[in-house]
Amino acid sequence: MTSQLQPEQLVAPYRPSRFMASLSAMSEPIPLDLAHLRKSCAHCSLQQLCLPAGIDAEELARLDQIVKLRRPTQRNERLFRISDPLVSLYIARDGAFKTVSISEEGEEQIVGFHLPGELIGLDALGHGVHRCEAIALTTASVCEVPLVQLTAVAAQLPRLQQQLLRVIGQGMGRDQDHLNILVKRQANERIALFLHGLGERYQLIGQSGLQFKLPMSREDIANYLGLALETVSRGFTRLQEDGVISVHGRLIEISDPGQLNRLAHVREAAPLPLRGSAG
Amino acid sequence: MTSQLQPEQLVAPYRPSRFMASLSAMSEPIPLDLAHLRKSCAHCSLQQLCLPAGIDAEELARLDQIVKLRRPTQRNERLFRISDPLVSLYIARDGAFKTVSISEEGEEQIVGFHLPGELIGLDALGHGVHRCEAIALTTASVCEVPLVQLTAVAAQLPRLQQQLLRVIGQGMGRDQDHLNILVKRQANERIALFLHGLGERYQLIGQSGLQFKLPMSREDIANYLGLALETVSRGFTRLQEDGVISVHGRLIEISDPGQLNRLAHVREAAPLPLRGSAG
DNA sequence: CGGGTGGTTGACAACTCTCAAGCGGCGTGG
DNA sequence: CCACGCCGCTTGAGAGTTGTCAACCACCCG
Repeated sequence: MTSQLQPEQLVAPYRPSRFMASLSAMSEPIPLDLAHLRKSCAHCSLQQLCLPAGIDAEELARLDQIVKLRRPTQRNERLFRISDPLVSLYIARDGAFKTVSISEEGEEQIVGFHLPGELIGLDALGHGVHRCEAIALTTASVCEVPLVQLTAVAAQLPRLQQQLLRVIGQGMGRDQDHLNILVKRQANERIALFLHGLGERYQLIGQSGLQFKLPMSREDIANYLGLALETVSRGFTRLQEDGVISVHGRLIEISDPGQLNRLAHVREAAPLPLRGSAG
Repeated sequence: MTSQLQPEQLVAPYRPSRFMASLSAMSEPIPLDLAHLRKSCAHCSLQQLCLPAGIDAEELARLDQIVKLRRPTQRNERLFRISDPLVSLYIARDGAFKTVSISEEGEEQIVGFHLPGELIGLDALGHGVHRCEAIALTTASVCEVPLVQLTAVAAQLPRLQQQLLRVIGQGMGRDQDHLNILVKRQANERIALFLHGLGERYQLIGQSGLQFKLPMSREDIANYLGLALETVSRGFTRLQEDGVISVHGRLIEISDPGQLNRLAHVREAAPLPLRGSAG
């Protein structure tokens, strides 16, 4: 439908030459029986967060048929590049991804981080062409859902269509949250909000929301938050000095969730077990 | 060289099907008045930018049946409020709207401005409840599209479904552009980008992109751009001093589009001497 | 003519960026 | 097994931009 655009690589001044070698080594299709067995959405731990949420067994089977499980991706591998035509949506299963847009001057801007269960690829809905790159932050695995088939099935399954819109809407909601982080908030607030939000998302996928390992570098965080990486580093240090969190490299432990929430200006109905939060 | 990648180009690589004005022959009750006659998407000047883009006459008729034309809204009137259930999507016909989210502390954050032809209400897709208020910046009129009926019709009309996703995607694209404005750009760049983008959008709806009246206050712009209103004011003044634009209250004339473009896209290498405006 | 709203301008303080140096872990290679 | 070097991260000092506070101006309306 869309006229074929040349996926010319708008290569940014990004120089992971050492990784390129390892990436180019893996392009051969491998028939993985194991992967096929595990592919079913019915057995996926993310079922309740992912597209399948809210649809019944029969519908699930229909969806299963079009979901491909891609082989695990290496760190820094890309699901798609800028100006690639929109073919599939992806859903992270393991690991984490970032989506990055690149400005005319070649500067990267991280648009979002994607934890398991979160949809990737919506950026191309508008024009049928990706405006972002999706890059694996860790070794990861994803489900691939060809869009044509997805919309076709969705047209026949109202609940799936509804769910699709819902997942899209949630993605937009996250974008809006991102926006609210960036506007009119100072560095420390942004960092607190970031950690808070990340903790919430980890909790949603069944991991600890109080103790987790950041899949992204300080530089990525800084980019995402619109700060200098030094400011992020200082922010972490400050939060640690104040006893709010405990930092060991990328390991984060939230020692005082209540205080973190307060710093983030988040008020909520205490979804986390808040133990004796001082003052 | 990479000039095909304009940040926000609504003109999609889809073939725009020509619409025959044979719709008047369709069996329609014709119960009401002039407004009802004008309601038809087939006669709307925004046809190519709005939901109807890319669908044929017959499909258009189906869409027409579910589109309600709401009475003109007054300035500051709201289409919906926060936590209102999602009932309809809206499309601005005349005038302009802003969507505003409100933080726990009661601070407003303007999420987007909506010119004619642009969809309003997508914020509620995620949870079925609006997370924004849509407020008219001027007297305005909107088309209202009940979501239930829209999705029902879309399920039967693949092209409408596709178009719906496309419009949603374009909305997300605008959000992303907004985000890119806010991150890592200084005040003057944000302002230049803002004016540039606004001009582009005005041009798209058939108005002058070089001379237009801002529908929103300085305060709104500042809020949207994450700046203090004084900074916006100073930025306008500065742009005027530099001969890039001409400001008369809310009337904006872009005197030097090339320079504005440069300021909006290029962080440095601007031939403008950056010095204090004392003088 | 006066009040009100919205916009402009000025001065100062605070925050964050930039530049720069130093630290620490981890993998490679001897 | 240890040394080295690289990379990611931390820390420090100075400069610049922007927010804040405050006053003033311009326009609209009655």
